Amino acid sequence: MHVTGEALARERSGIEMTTPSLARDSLIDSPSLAELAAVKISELVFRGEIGPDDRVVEEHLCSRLGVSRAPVREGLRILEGSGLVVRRPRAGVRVASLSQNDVFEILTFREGLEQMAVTHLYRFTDDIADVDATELDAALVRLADEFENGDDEFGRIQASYAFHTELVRLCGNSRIVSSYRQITMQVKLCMSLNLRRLNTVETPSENVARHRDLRAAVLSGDVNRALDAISGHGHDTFAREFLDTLPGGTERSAQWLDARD
Amino acid sequence: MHVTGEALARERSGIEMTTPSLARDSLIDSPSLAELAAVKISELVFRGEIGPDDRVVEEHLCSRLGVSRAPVREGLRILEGSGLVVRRPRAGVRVASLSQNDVFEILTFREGLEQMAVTHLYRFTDDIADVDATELDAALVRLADEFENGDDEFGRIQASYAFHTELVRLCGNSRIVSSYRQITMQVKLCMSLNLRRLNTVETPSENVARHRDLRAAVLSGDVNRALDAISGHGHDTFAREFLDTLPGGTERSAQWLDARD
DNA sequence: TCACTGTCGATTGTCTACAATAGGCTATCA
DNA sequence: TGATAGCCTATTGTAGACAATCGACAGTGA
Repeated sequence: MHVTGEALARERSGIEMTTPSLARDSLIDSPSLAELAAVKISELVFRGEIGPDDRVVEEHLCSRLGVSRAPVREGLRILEGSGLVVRRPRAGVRVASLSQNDVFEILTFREGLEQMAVTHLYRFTDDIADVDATELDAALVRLADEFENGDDEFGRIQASYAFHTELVRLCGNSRIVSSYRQITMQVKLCMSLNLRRLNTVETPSENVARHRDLRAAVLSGDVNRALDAISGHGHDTFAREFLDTLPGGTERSAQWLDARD
Repeated sequence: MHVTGEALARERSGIEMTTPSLARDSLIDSPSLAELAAVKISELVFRGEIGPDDRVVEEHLCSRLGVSRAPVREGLRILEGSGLVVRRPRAGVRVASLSQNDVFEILTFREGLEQMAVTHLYRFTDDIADVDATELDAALVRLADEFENGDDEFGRIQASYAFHTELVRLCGNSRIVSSYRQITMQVKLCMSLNLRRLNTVETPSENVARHRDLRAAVLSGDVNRALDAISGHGHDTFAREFLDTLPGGTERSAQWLDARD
């Protein structure tokens, strides 16, 4: 290890990755600083410390994370791949901007991916009862715990997305899962604008119940019930008023908004 | 510009990007060496000069491309994002390996994305006749030209994928398009194993006709006809014998293979 | 007042150098 | 002969330095 790179490097020993899937294969592959930087930067975004369309200056991140520019740049490349940040050659990196149309794209794509996952699950599974839902149930338990006992808004969001990721993972197609994980980054970006509003929409126990219902529907054996549950699931999460505050609506996004009144 | 970095740098003036979409917004934003490196490396893979599971050594690429390691590393990060290469920390980068199950995942995901795009197109379009198919038709013309006049196998593949990308772009959701472009990289990787076999499966004019039919079905106004056309489209492209040569079949992939006999 | 042009600081792009690691090879021992 | 430990080399990870570029600002002219 080098003399510098302390801040992040110190964490390498006992990390809890925000993306738990990374370490799933090999027992010990501590990530490179670049990957750690990517996680840290994404957390800055999700926590709202850096907002949509904000300029991200590499050196600022360096001093903040305690590493040199090389890993920071690579970390930004990683985040670029999932669309969390956008780079314009020689003009730097910005957090992705979120117009109303962007949110529309993100949420509909996410819904589409979940439905695709369920479709594949049913298409390639003889008997739904054989599906191993261990991880999904574990995620549901963690989610319930987080919502009922914890009070960290950020932790709740993470638990919620962990559950949805496990849901998608049921389909067994790792490419679908990767793609879902990427778009999830962007969903979290949307949420970062909307953290406080979450609690006003529904109570914690309502939220847990909603996820429990989703699990039941997906594993019910009835594809259409599963698909409907997915398309219904997201509707309350984003209050209409929030979306209306965003600029950059298009004909399509307006139409989509109207449809859910 | 630096003294070194000649090889790639020289190209920056008159580039034809393999991914034409990149330069779509700003008139002149010449890509960085990292992005050029990513394109070049991916071409090495698609042309079969580097095959699945091959180790990719950064310095070898440096001497080959005439740049230093920094842009090469960033280029590899970009490719990593689309799953073309896989990195194990401190153990280097490899081209993604292709088991039978991988090909199964890739092709079903691709099919799913195309269907999702069409579903969205129909869901958010009042009258299909209003859809602007200019780019799609242009891609079809280029495809026909490539197949009827050209004889560069690589060029044909590119034209074919350009057409499919335009097809997906009709849905108007840039996130879906990005995701599709990523998985296309992996489809091309599959094709790189199979370049010669393509011509044995169908004649050039058959291929063009098949794409023309696909266009017609997608714009027919009948969603189900469009979806069926998509799921039927890929079937002949990969001959069963090829897939059987691959190791790493799973129950699912076998079932999937059997279904298309 | 407005448009244009040149300059300057901040920032990105790239290169080189060095430290740390992985994986193969040899020597040693049983 | 076979397994194991230890070195050695090739390669990756990271840092730091420099060149090129962008964007803001002030100055110039109309």
